[in-house]
This record gives sequence, C-alpha cells and structure tokens, in this order.
Amino acid sequence: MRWSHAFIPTLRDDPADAEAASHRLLVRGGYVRQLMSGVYSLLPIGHRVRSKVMAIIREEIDAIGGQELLLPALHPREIWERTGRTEAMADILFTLNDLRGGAAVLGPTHEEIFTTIATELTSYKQVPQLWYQIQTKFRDEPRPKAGLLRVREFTMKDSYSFDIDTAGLDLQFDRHFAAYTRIFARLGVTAVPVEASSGSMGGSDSVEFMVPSPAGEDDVVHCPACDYAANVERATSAIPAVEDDPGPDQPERFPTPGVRTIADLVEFEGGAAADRQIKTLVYVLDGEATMVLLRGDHELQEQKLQDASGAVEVRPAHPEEIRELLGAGAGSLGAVGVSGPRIFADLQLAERTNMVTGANLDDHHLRGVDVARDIAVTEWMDLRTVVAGEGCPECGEPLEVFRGIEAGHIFKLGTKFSEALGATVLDADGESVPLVMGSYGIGVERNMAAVVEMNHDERGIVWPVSVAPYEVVVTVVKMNDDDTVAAADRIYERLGEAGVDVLIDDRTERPGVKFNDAELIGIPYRLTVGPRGLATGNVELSVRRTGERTELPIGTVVEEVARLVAENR
RNA sequence: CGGGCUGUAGCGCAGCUUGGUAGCGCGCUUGCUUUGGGAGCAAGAAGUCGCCGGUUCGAAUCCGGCCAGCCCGACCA
Repeated sequence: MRWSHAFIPTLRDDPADAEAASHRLLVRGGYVRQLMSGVYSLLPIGHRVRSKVMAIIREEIDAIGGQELLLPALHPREIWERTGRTEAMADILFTLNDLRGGAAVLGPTHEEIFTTIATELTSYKQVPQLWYQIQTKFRDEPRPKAGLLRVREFTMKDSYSFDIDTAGLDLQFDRHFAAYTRIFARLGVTAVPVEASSGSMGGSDSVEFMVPSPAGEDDVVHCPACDYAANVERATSAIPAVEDDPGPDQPERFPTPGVRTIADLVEFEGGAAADRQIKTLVYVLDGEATMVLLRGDHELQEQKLQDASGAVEVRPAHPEEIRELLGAGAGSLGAVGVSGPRIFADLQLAERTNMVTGANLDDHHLRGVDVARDIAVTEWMDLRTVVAGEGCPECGEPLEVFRGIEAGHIFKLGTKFSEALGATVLDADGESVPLVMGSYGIGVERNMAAVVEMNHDERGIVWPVSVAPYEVVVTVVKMNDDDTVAAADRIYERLGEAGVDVLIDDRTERPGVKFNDAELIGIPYRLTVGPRGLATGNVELSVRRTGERTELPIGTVVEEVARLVAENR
C-alpha cells in the first residue's frame, strides 16, 4: 500500500473524550471513528488488524476441531422466551418489531440459536460436535465506555460444544482453555485465567481470561505464591476468626442517637469495633424482600448474592420498603427476632457471639447478640468481597487484587439450553438425553483494544507483528530525490513479493511527520530510505518496540527484513 | 437509572458573565523557500454556533423544552 493513497487519518491532538490508552491511540492513529455511543466504524487499518485477530482465532479454533458456521443476528423473540432470557438479559437486549407485527431481538449471544440447530442431532454417535462462528453481537449496554473496550455492537467468536456427557464437555472445555491460551499468546497479551461467576449464562463452571490493565472493569484476586486467581465476584479468602466473649444471656437494647453507619457505631461511646458488628442490608430478589447479614467491616459482593440465591433481578430495597418491612430506617436495622423475610447470612458470622446490631427501632441498637441463638438465619452463604492482603484460600499467602479486561470467557453450560429447547439425542441404551453443552466467547474488537492497552508507549501503539496492520513501513525521506524514490520503490516491491505486508510512505511530507505517524500507528519495523544512507549503500532499520536502529546494506535488506518478519509473526 | 460536565470549521479550543461583523491553534488548498524527528513566509477555502420554541429592533450569548456525547456511580458473558 502506498501511504499517499491510503486513508489513514491520523490526528495531531488527542481526542478530547478518550481516556483509555487504547481508545485515545486507536482514534488518533486513524483506526476507528465513533458513530454513536458504543458504536464504532473501523477504518482501513483498523479493519486490517481486526482481520488478523480473527484469522488467529479461526486457526486456533479450527485446530481443536471447530467447524465454522454463520448464524443470523436477527432472532425471533419467541426462542428467547423459551429459555427465560428475555427476562434475564432484558436490560441489554435490543428488541424490535418487524412489519408483519412479529417480535424480534438482535442477538447478544447465540446459545439459543446454536441449540436450535443442534435439535437436528439425533444420536450419541453424532457427538461430540464443536461449532463456532465469528459474528456481530448487539448488547444495549447502559454505559458503553473506553472506546472499543465496552461497546453495543461488536464482533465475537463464539463456539458451542455438544456432548453426550460431562466427561466429553470437560474435554472440550480443556481444549478451549488451551486454544485460548495460544490465542492470547499470539495476540501479544498476558491473559490470566481466573475462576468466574457464570452470571446470566447459568451453568456450573466458568473461566475468564483477564488482561491486566487499568482500563479494565473487573477486579481480579490472585495469589502471587500459588496459581489461585478468581474474579472478585467469586473469590474467597482465608481470614482469621474473631474471638468473642460469650456475652449476656439475652441481647440488651441501648440508645444510639445519631448513629447511622458502622463507622458511627465504632466511634460511639459504648459502641463496638466494626468486626464485632452485624451489618444488616435489605435486598429485593425477584420481588422478594430479603435480609442480608455481614460482618460490619465486610462489603457485600452482589454477584455472590445473585449466584447463591439464583435470583434474576437483584436490587437494594428502597428506604420506604425497608421501613415498611422492619419499622426502622437504614442505620438501625437488625435481624434479631425477625421472622417474616428470608435472612441470608455470610459464613463469617457463624458461631459469633456478643455482637452489636440494629434494634429495628430508630436510634437504637442491640448488644450481646448471639447469632445462632438470636437470629433465625434462613441460609448461610459466602457473600463478602475479598480484599487485598487477605489470605489465599489455597496456600494462605497474602492475596493481591488487580484490574483486568475480560478478554475471553468459557463456560460449562450443562443442559440448561438443550433441555429448554429440546436438543436431545438417543444414548447407547436408547434413552433420550439432553446434550451437555459448553459455550466459549472471545471479543474481537475488545481484544484489539487489549493488545493496545498492553502494547503502547508515549509515542503510540507498538503492535506485535502478528496483528500489525502492516509489518513494515518503508519511509522515503526525500520525495524529490529520484534515486531515493527509486531505491525505496524497489525495496517496497520486493518486500511485497516476499510476502511481507508493507506500506511505503511516499507522501510529500517532511521526515519528522512520517516518523511520528509511523510510530503513532505502531508499525513494527521501519526502513528509512534516504540520500544519507544510500551514499554508503545502506538503509536504516528501526524496531518500533525497542527503538533499536541498524544500518543494513541495500543488497540484502529485503531478505533480512523478510526473515525478521517471518520469525516474529 | 442517580450525580457531574460538554455540544461553536476535519481535530483541539476561546467567545457566553455584560445580546450588536463568529474567532484562535493545528490540519486543508495555492505559490515560493525548505526537507534524516511534527518547517517558514504569503494568499485562500471551510462553520445550520446540537435541535425546537420563546424574549428582543437584534440571540452562539438570555429563558424554556428536547436531543446527543463524555466522566463517576449503579448496571454488565
């Protein structure tokens, strides 16, 4: 490609509303332009990178036996109603009506549709199957952000496995784990596999691949000493037990005027340390008011509450709902003697005695509470949010927490979808059994952004050779010098013939502009061709990542660079 | 959905308080000079001032409504 005829609209100034490095650099480098909130156009070099990312993913999924197909983005709403996910995904589902009065949705994922295809499987002899597509997804995210990292229309590689039993599923899951590991390595990103919540997918088990980045949206708990890593939505930790006094025979009510928070009660004369308080929250789970109890110094992890309760809709209760339920305002709530609503308690409250909690009377608390004796706990659950420094649940060493981008997510689905949609086969005994499914997703544009997040410097993007829009740029220093232009043209032509993706910067710009643009858009190798080098029969090779420069003889430069590119693809 | 902020030329911004010719930098066009790290001089082109309504002799500016975008939170395969 000749830069003089290419559409690569680089910007000198950073776009005003881009915060994340990948957002800023992809816009400034002429890779993408925003059309509306969460919707981006990919310009020519952006499209080239996307194509290379997709090619890598395709190779790796093909290598584990995937068969590529292509399903529609437009779905009948009825299929989604059959699995209950018009409700479960209501907040992100684009819905529309067609002119015949039919109801449709734009697919946010494709379990329903792949499973519908899988109803044509009839015998255990036909499985295992592994099907995938690379296709557009639509999710009406409430808050798109950070350029390509969270958008409303995007490309996803989604694969689905169908097996006769869980042993088959486990095998397909492990193969995907390995394929994803290879994909991220080839993309030039570090992706940490972590235990994750399955969220609205349901299913038994899931692993997220998290790319460490401040632009990420998830907190990942990991242990530097062993391999333990988990999304904070699911992470557990080992923390020391609190030693309690037995306390009095029954709770004692005492006035606490003005005390509204855990911290207030710590300060209050006659109050208690935070780890000796019971924090009482009220949530509405699928319409049912539920009390949620934690140790005073612990934070609720809402995803754990949702997962443990199986609720679809989880929200904090409104102040008026709380008062109607318990007769007091937040700040004076407690579960002692409460018998109406369900009471979910965090495991860290088990066996605790002599605790302090609200009295369900404004400005009053109870002390001397024995959890087992005084509170009718409906169910014990792990509900607390792990924080850095707590002990690893596997080895006890202090845990660390980092921000990460969810670059891929693989699920063991089980039979949720096959049962709902009737995807069954006859087994060897002639029994009809639902197929055991897995689903495996990786976002194409999000991974483009993740690559940039992990591969940039103050000058711009530093693409790995594997996904660079062009592998080499030939920079013509002096366009009005015939010998320079001719030499650069020959190198450009011969690199192309050698199979290298090469761009020649033949614009009539000053050298500084060309160098800066080449570094901004992040081409891995630059060959600088100018009169100064040609005088000694050389051209200069610059390596974008290291800044290293070497003079190469013009006679061997093409084969040398072609070899360098091939080695690093 | 709650809070904060912003819409003025392709990009980045000023002007709005106090109503009266729509500006600056970069980029773009033409010419000359320049050319190994974002050149200089000169002459130009380009804007429904987000949209609708109101006040006024007159609105980018004041008032009302709406729309869009960004950030924080909530939310989120």
